[in-house]
Amino acid sequence: MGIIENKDKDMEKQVRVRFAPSPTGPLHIGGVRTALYNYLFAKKHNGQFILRIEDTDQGRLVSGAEEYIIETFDWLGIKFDEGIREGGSFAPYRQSDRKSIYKDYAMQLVEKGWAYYAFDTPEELEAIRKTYELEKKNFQYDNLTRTQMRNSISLNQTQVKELLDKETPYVIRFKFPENTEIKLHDMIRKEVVMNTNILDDKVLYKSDGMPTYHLANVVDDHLMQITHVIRGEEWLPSCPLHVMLYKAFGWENTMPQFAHLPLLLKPDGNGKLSKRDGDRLGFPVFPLQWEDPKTQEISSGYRESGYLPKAVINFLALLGWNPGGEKELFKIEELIDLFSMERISKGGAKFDLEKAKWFNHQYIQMEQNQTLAKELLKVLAEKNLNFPMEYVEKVVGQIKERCNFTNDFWDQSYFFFIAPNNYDEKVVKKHWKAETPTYLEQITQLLNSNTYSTTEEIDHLLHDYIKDNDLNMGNIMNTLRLVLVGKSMGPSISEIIFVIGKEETLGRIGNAIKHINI
RNA sequence: GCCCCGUUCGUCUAGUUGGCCUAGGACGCAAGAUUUUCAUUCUUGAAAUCAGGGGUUCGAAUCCCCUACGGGGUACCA
Repeated sequence: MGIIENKDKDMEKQVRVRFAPSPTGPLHIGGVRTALYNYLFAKKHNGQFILRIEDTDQGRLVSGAEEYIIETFDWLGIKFDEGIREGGSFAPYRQSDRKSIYKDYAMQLVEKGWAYYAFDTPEELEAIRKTYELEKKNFQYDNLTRTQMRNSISLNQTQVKELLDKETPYVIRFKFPENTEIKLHDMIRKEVVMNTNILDDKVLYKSDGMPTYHLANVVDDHLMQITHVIRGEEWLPSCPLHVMLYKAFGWENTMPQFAHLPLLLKPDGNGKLSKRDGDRLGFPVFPLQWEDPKTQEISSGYRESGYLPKAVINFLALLGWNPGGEKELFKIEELIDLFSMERISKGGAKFDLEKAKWFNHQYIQMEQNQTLAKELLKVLAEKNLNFPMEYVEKVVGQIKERCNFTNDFWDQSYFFFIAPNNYDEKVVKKHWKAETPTYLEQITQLLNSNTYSTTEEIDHLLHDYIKDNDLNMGNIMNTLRLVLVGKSMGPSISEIIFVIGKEETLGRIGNAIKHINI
């Protein structure tokens, strides 16, 4: 029994990692995390972070998916050093544009005896799988079965040549050696051993002239001088094949290090986080909103839901990795500085909406009012409301502490922009008394006959009025709030009065007296 | 079925060389305080016999074995 393993290599060479999504739909948030870890690792080691598009399955391409990927990282502020847009010395970075290079590599393997032609049609394979299933067995195209199939191992040279000459469709399969232990060193899981007997002869090169992921990925990683392959755990079972491929090509000495990340799981129940979970449980599974080009079905996105990119990055970074210690809020520079593969957890992590909310809340508090105001300005524009930046900034400063998302801004601040058009009945019932209009008129006079230039002055004015007339503080203040806001919410009354101005305040008081009847 | 990878409060996790762990933090939850409202904030609290069972050891969440459970893979998909 032979033993093949990937050895530890020195970390001296320039670190180059790649994020290699397949443009088959919107990028999943788990994919974003994979990209983030790649990015953090690359930057930590002053290396390069590369975007490579793996579009070898032409049948599953979804239009707009590639643009979606680019837009996602633009939004997050994560930059690629090389990629389909950035270019680079290893271009092209889209596998369909590299189509011509793969066949030679596949042929190399055939010539060296590491791979073979297989002429079995998909229908034939399906039929044989069904037969096996009837006997409750699992068909595997491997060293035991390949001699019974139609391929360049079972057929003689003349037959093969004939089939090839007739342009019979074929695939190229990897020829796994018999009963060989493949040891692979994973940076997160340490040693993983698999025997080739349970591995099947994977297709490397498809009948449509495209390579499969396995071939393309290894060839490109080699050609692009990738030093570390950081990807999801779903790739772990096929990693032995990749290791064998490096060996077969004679690239063992430059084989990258592997790191397989734990998966992101559903918050409830089990299984990995899927597209459906998001809308079912009320949180986005995608970074950006996505409209399916075929079904027009819309899936919500973090951006559209009012998450801040920095918060998403921080939250995602900690979902499966932890620097130790008790700090939880990290700037991207700190994440880069602290990041280490050894501190990535092995078990899958469940997505926690509440924690995500908390992170976003924290980031909203830390963010500049001017930046946040831009978000609110967008909403105002949609409603045809024109307010100067300085005003909106002031408003945001007042309400941001009660917002988890930028999408909460309007609901928490509308009364700074428009007068209430209805009054919460419960509040009316509780606080509006027969004598209320009288008090409100007195307050009108109070504000009219005084000048003020700070919130505190308004505070004093109101408090003194209440004290001097021996009135109930709660009642007066809540009534005033009802009049100005329409319901029981918002920042302090004096603050609202100060920001909207005397004229508007008096107008709203007058309005309420006119419209609220008991 | 077979193969691989996992398993510390409800959730994310600290715990990395076995003793400072009567297992720490955060989110969430509960109670209280602050407050003119809604929030925020603050304080306190409940919450994991470290999946279970065997070992090894003076001593194990930490090492070994078994079992259970969870996840992933098993395509001419990535």
